[in-house]
Amino acid sequence: MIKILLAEDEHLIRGALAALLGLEEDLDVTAQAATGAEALSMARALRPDVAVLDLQLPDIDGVAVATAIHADVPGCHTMIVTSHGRPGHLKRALAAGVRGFLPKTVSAQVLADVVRTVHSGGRYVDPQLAADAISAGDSPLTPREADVLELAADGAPVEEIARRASLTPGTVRNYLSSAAGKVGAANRHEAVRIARRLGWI
Amino acid sequence: MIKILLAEDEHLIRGALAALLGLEEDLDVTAQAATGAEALSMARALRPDVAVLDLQLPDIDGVAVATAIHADVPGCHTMIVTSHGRPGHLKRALAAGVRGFLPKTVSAQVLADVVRTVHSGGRYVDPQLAADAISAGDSPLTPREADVLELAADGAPVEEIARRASLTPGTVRNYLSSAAGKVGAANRHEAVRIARRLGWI
DNA sequence: CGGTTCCGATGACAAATGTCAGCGGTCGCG
DNA sequence: CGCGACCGCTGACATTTGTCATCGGAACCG
Repeated sequence: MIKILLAEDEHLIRGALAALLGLEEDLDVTAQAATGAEALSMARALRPDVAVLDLQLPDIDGVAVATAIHADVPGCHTMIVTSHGRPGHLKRALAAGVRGFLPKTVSAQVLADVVRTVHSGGRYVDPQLAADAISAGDSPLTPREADVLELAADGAPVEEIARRASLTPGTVRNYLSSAAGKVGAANRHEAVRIARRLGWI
Repeated sequence: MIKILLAEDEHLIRGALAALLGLEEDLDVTAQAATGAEALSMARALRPDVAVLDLQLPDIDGVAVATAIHADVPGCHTMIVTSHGRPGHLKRALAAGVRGFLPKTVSAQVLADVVRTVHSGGRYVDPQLAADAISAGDSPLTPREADVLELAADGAPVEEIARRASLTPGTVRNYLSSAAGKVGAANRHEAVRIARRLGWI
């Protein structure tokens, strides 16, 4: 019997997934969490075999939860399920030691199979997402550029970004200009959208 | 036995919800659709009692599907389930004759109960969403302002918006300025974010 | 009919933004 | 060490933007 921890913030979806996984003979949904913190404490307490994590949880990022679980709960493998498969997220997840990465568009059968694969030490990445990740390439942004671009994400004026980043407005403009150039955008707002779509910020 | 049509683009979620609703004695998931067009043709062919529609489907908006179903399939009530409960969407849905509106954060029990409520002619709107909708108020934007703001959503420069809206750049700037003023934003990009959050565009 | 609102436009001015060149500093690497 | 990459800053310039006043036409309503 494979013990599963399921973390997903939407109650309806969580319950439905649990019911569905529970139908499998060899799977047992031992714990359900609605937040990253909850998932972490449950993992520590119950030591599941596999943690199925939503990428976007209310408090902590699913990848961060996975990292913490790997550190605290040896023997517990992790996998990520998500609605929005951005290439950058997949790379971050794999770098964090996540063993499975699936979009929510797969069938229940695939989900169950991947849980088994991951449990037995294998890996599985959705082919479509893998292709996207490869074609998207690595982020060309320097860490600071990504920072500043992220601060620009909510449409704030340069001056506010500068304050929040503790930088000169001129420097901020330079970073934004450079970032926009790298991602092929005409202005920072378009750059934000592109970088978002590729999971670079 | 209540015949249900379930429309939801994510296979995993759709399957899970179907399984979960199927567990109820008096509910029967007669049809499952992944797109709006599919949902519509299935509704016409199978005449379900209740259509449970995701708000965001790949092709058509869930509310538009509901409108079409009301026109073509008398006796079929509709309800919307969504991840992102924007106040404006709720209003649009109610105006279209949708009888139930739920976020995906509710429990399975609530979902099943609402299906029954809607089937028997009642209405149900999630209290939290209702409160948000009331506090958000109506959109202050004129139709044209909303149009132009929507075209500005992907960060395009004014000139391109003007081309796409067949307007003078000056006129576009006036609309954007006015719209930004109405929603309390410092610039159009922030305005886009605010209007998005409230479901006004 | 007059008032109001929306649409679309123009012109002008101020402010924000994008772009470029260049400077000095740190750090890692061959 | 020298080289290159990144960080942070400055100054100057062109472009884009936001803002405001103002105009005319269309539609609607009391």
